[in-house]
Amino acid sequence: MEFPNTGDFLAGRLRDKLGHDDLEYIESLVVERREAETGQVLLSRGAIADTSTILISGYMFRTIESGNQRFIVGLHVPGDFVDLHGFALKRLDHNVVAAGPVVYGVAPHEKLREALEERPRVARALWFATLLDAAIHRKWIQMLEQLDAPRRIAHIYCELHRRFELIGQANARSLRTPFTQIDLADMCGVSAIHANRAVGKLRELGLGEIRRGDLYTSDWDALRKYAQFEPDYLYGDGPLRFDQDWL
Amino acid sequence: MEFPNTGDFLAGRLRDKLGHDDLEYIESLVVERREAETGQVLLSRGAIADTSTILISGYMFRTIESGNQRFIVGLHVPGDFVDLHGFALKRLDHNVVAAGPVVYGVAPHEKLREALEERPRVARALWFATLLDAAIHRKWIQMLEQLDAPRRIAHIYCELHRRFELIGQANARSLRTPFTQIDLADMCGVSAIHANRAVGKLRELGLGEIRRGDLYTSDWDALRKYAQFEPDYLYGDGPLRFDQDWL
DNA sequence: CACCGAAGCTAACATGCATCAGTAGACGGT
DNA sequence: ACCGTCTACTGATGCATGTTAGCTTCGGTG
Repeated sequence: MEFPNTGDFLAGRLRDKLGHDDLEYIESLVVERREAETGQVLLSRGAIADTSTILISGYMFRTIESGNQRFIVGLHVPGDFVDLHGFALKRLDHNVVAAGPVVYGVAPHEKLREALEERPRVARALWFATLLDAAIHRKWIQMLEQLDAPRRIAHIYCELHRRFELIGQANARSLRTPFTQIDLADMCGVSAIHANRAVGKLRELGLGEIRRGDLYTSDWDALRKYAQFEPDYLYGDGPLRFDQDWL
Repeated sequence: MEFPNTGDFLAGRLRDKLGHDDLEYIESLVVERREAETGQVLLSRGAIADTSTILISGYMFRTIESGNQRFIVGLHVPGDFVDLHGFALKRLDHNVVAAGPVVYGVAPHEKLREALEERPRVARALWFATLLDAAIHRKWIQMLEQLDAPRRIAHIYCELHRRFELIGQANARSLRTPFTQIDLADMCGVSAIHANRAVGKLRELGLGEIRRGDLYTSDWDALRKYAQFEPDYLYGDGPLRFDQDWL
């Protein structure tokens, strides 16, 4: 079967959890490969979609608009399905926006429906992906309840770094993103000015230098400790695992 | 088939979305009815469960512990499955705690597994329930990013009121809960002292009176407006719906 | 090179919230 | 009736964050 060259990222998190045939099957769901620029709204709240989107390269935001303000409620990295729930929820409660230049794949709901019916293991893998999103949401809630602005920013970078590790894309001394300080502010629920102060504090503490979204650090462990980052909730290796038998 | 008398609450949110036979089937998954007292931990982070829990009456918290602090990252009302994800994730990333006296039903994973395989509509309904949880999580993230403490408390009560409406249990002038001000503080990410001041502010503004967790108000609309509460994300009636055909 | 807009940055002041200290009332146990 | 504990409540003070205003740096473009 033909499918676009989507590289290694497709089904990133699921890669080592599924067999080769299931992975290939998932790749075959993607019928088209597209690109988008910074700020482009790929999915609008309330719109009906008949396709789902898988991120191939770059970052995407989940955003909720309220008043004239934008709130970022989630982040996605390559390999993530960004709107599996749109399949069941029909109309989404939020937007999905390109955080920078992105490449993404498109999977028709029709094919997904087929997959759910005929491939129970694939169906479970997709369900697992949505559960993982929910676990990340819960961590963000706790992060917002517990941490001050500098720690929130540090936590977000630590999370991203771990998520890249899990798809084999982490860098030892840096993490490159297209985020502006305004983006960071909208993730942390603080003003852009305060996000700037928070970035300055991380620099001042010697924990990391954030320049145009890119984080440079010589000591991820120190940053993780400062942010009280505990990666369990990402369900990689470690005490929290998902049920391999079930999957 | 015998099943415990679980009353009208079982599968509360799904009640009018599924056929009678599917509902009865879901009820048959519950093999035992139990009770618990305030503060009892029903599910601990990291523990392995071979059953899932459905809340029949009362409230439950999802909590994450960090340091010696407790953070409440989610709420549940009667009819909610509180740990469907425990089925796939094996070990949970958080605790589930009785917020007051509760009655709950127990469904063995074995029976759930059977349901997923043999009843696609039931499987989708359960998936939908977890997606709804995620949508509520996203709203909480936005709420924490956008609102100050008094509005957060107002928003939480508005959400609960709407969720009770959706299972036919709302009261026009009040909402009874067992929440202490400490509980409210742990949901809002503020100190107990500040939660007290926030409660005082709602009273002062004439929007509502909170006494021992019970909210009394003469004007839900004013409270909703103050909290900027938009119920779409709960996927009841209105612009956001889930896909009836799919379900 | 000159210009422009977007992003990053700084200062000064106002508000939200944390913290510490303490009081008062409700409740259960003895 | 007494005691201890938990919850609700209050005031004073300091830190975290918002707001307003203005400035600088950088990358792209004419």
